[in-house]
Amino acid sequence: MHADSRPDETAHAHALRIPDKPSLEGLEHRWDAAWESAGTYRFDRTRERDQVFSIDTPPPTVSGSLHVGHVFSYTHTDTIARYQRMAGKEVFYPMGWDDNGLPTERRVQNYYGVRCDPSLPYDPDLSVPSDAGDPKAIKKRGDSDISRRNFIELCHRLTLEDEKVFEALWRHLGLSVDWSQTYATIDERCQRVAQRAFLHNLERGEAYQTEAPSLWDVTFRTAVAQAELEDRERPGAYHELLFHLPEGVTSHLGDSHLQISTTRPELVVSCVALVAHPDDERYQPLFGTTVTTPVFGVEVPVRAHHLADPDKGTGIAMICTFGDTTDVTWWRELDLPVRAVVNRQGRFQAELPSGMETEAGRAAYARLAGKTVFSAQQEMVEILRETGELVGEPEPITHPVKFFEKGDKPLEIVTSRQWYIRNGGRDAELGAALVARGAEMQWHPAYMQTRFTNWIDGLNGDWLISRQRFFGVPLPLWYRLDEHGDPIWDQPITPDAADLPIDPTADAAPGFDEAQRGRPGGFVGDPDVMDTWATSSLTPQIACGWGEDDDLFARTYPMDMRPQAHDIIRTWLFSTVVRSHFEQDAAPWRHAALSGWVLDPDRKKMSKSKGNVVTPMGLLEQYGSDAVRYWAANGRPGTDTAFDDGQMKIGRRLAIKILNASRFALGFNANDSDDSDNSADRHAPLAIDPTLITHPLDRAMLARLARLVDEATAAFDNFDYARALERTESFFWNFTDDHVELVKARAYEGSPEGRDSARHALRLAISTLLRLFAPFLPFVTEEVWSWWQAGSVHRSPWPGADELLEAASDDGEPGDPEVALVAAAALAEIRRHKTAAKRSVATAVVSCTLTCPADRIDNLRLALDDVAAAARATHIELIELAELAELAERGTLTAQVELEAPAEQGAPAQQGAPAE
RNA sequence: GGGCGCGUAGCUCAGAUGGCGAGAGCACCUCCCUUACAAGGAGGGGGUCGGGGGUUCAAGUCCCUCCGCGCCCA
Repeated sequence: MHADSRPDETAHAHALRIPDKPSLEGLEHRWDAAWESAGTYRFDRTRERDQVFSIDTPPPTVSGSLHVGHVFSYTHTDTIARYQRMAGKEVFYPMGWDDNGLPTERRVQNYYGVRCDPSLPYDPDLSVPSDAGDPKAIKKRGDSDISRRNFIELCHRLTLEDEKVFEALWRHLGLSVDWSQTYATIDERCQRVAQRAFLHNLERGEAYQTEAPSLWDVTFRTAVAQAELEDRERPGAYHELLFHLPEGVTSHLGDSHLQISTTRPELVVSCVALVAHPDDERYQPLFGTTVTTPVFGVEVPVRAHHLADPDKGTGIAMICTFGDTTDVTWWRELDLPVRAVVNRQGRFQAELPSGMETEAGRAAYARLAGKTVFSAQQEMVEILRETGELVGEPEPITHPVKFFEKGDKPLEIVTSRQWYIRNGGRDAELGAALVARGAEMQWHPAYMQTRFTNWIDGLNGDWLISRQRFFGVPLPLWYRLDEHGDPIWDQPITPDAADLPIDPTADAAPGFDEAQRGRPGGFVGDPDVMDTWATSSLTPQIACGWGEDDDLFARTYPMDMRPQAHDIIRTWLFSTVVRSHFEQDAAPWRHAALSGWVLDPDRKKMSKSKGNVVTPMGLLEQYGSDAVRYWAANGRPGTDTAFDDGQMKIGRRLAIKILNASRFALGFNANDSDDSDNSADRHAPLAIDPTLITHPLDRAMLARLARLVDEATAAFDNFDYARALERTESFFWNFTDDHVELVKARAYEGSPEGRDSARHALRLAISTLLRLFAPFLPFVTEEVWSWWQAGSVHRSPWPGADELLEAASDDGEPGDPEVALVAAAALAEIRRHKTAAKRSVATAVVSCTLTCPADRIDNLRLALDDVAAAARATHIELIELAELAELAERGTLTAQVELEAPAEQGAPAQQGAPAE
C-alpha cells in the first residue's frame, strides 16, 4: 500500500526540482491530500507489539468548539507520534469523537429548537426543522417536543456534521492520525464495548446499585458525579437560630437554648441532629441529650464528630437531609435517620416530612411546600422572625457552593437509586491498587503522578455512573415487575452478550414480550444512560478492538501513550485506569503525557466563558500550520503556556528560513564539476557522499550536528519534544548564520575538493535537519524533502549520530567541533568591526590580524581559508595571545581590521579600533 | 488549611546530575540591498536570576524561611 515510504527502505534521491521562489502557501492542503493518497499514516497491522507505538488520544467533545488549547496539546502528541514513526515504530494513532452527553443535548436543543419528551411516541416521518441554526426563528416559534428516539436521531445528525469540521481542522493542522481508524463514543461499536464492560463489572461485583444520597442538578434533572463538581464562590448569609434545651438543662452560657449558625435556615425542617467536636468542652455535657428544633419542635440528638469545626459559628452545627456533602458523611457515620424535603425539581415536596407533630410545625411547613429552595429560605426566615427564633439579622458572607460544572444552580442532594462503579473511594485496598497502577506508568512530567495519587486519596465515594439523560449509552438492564407493577430492583435482567448493544427502553427483556412492558408481572427497562466517562474511560479498549478484534488488541494494548491536559487527571485519566484495572488487570498505558493550558496574556486560562478564545482555523490560515505548531511545540510538557502570536510569527519565519536555506544548500548541480544553469545535470538526483567531506570546517559542523542528534533523540525518548525543538532550532540558526556564510564561497568556487566537501556536507546537514524538524514542521519539511528525495520525510529514518560522526571523520580522525566555534567567532569579530564602521558586510578587508590563545589558533588555522573568504579578506594574520591578563580583557579572540576605502567619497580608510 | 507547580532582561521563555564572564527570540537602538532569504542580514544596549538566611572552594542551580501567582483538594 505504501511500500515506497517504509522507514526501513533506504530513502533514495529523485529528480531535483527546486522552485525559484519557494513559498509556504497552500502546503497544508497539498500535503494532506498527498499523505492521504499515499497512506503515509496508515497503521500496518502486521507489525508485532514491540514494533508498535500506540497512542490513546482522548476524543474531543465535538459539540463543543475546538479552541487553541486543543491545537496546543494535540500538536504535542503529534510530535511524539512523528518521532516514533521515524524512529522505526509503527504508529497506531486513531482518533475518536466524544459525542454523547449533556453538551450535545444542549447544542441539539438550541440548534433545532426541540425538547426531548420521553413520553412521546417515535415519529418516523419527523422532518428536521427547517429553521435549524436560526436562533431568532426558533425563539419566535418556541421549542417543539419530540420523542426520545427522534431526539437521539437529531443528536446523531448534528454530531456527524461536527465531526467533519473537527477532522478538517486536524488535517489542516497536520496531525498524523490514521483517519481510517476513527470512532465515536456513541457509535454502535462503542455502545457495545461500554455495555459489555459494564456487564463484566456487574458480574464481578465492581458495579452495584444503591439508594443513596447523590448530588443532583435541578436544572438538568440528573445526578452528578464527584468528578463533575466545582466550587463557586456565592453570596450567602449566616443565620443565627435558636434550638431549645430540655427543661432544667442550660448551655455553657447559662441559656435554655443553643445558638446555631447556618447558611441554610430553610433546612431546619430536615434537621436530624446537632453536632459538635468531641473535644469541645462547651458541648460535651450535651452529647447524648436531645434538643428541639425551632418552629417545628422536632426532637433531635446532639452528637459528636471530628468534622465539626469548633471555630465555625458557635461551634455546633445542625445536620440536615442534606445540606451539603458533610451532612451526608455525618448521616452515614452517625447512622442518622433521613428527613428529606427537597425533591428532584429543587422544590420543597408537598408531603409533610417525618417527625412533624406540632400544629405550628405543620402550619409552617404548609408555607414552604412547593417553593423553590430560594423562596423557601426567604419564607423560612420570615417564619423564624415571627417566632422570635432568629437572632439578629442574617450576616452576609461569601462562601464556596457546589455546582455541577456545566450547571448554573447550586446542587441539591437527593436520595435516589443509582448505579455505581467501585473506584477505591470506599475501599482502601482498591484505592491502593489503583495508586499502584499509577506507579506502573511513566508520567511526563513525573510530578503529575502526585496529582493522580492525591485524587485517589481524596475520594470519598464510588463512581456514580447513572445519568438521567437521553443521548448516551443506555444501562443494559431491565427489571422484573412484581404483581403490583413495582420493579424488583435487586434482580436486574441482563442481555445476552451477542445482542449488544441494546436499548432497554426499546428492546424487550429476554424471555418477555414487548407487550409485557410496564405491566405487573412484566418488565421495565432502566431509563437511565451511563455517564459519558463510562464510555470514554474505555478508549483503549475501543481503539484497540477489545472483544471484537483480538489480533489488533494483541498488537496495540496496553497502549504506549496517553496525552491529555493536566486538569482531567482526576476524571478521564483516572476512570480509564479504573476500567483497565478491572477488565485487563493492567495499566492502560505505559506513558501518561500531560499538557498544560493555554493562558491569555493575563495568565488566565483561555475559555469560551471568558470570551478570550481565538478560533484555531483562523490562526492556521493566518500564520500557517507549521508556525502554529511551532508555538505549540515550544510549550514544555505539563507547563501552562501563554497564547503568543509572536511565537507563531517566529515559527513562520523559521519555516521560510528552512525553505531558503534548503534552496541554497541543495542548489548546486549533482555533477559537482558542472555549474552551468542549463546543464542536463540541473535536474539530476543529488547524491551525498560522506567520503568527499574532508574540510575541517565541514567535519566540525557535522560533529556538532551529531551531538545535536543525540540531544534531540534523548529528549524525544523522554517525551520532551520542546527540548528537541529548542536544540534543533538553536543549531539551525547558527548553521545558517555562520556555517552557511563561512562555506558559501568555497561551495560556489572553491577547489574541486573543497567545493565537493562543502556541498556534500551541506546536503547531509540539510537532510538531517529536515528530519529533525519534521515532527514539528511537517509541511515545510515535506515540501523541501520532495524537491530531492523520494517518499515522505515522515517515513524516512530518524537520523543517527553515528553516521554523522563517521562522515565527520577523516582517516579515522574525528571532526572537531571547536573548529566551527572558533571560525564563527572570528567571522563575528570581523563583522562587528564592519558594523561599527557602518559599512556593509560585503566590504572588502584590506588587512586583518586575529589574536587568540594558542589552543584556539590551531583550530582557527584549519578554517582560515573560509573565514577569510567570508570576511572578504585576502589575507589574515594570526597572532598567538600570550598573556593571561590580556585574555581577561575581553574574550579570547580579538581582531584588528582595516577596511577598503569607500568607493566614491574618497573618505579615509576605516581603521578598526582594537576591540575593547 | 493541605498537595503540586511557578516566580531568570520590558514581553515569552531556555538554563540535565551546582563550576570558567547568566542565554534565546520578540520588542528597542544603530547599521547594511551581501548572488538562499528584505516576511531579510550584521551588530548593540538592557538582568541585585522574587526577598532573606544557610551548605559549599563555588548556587539561578541544593536546604530553610518569607512574599507573590496559578491549579487541584479540603
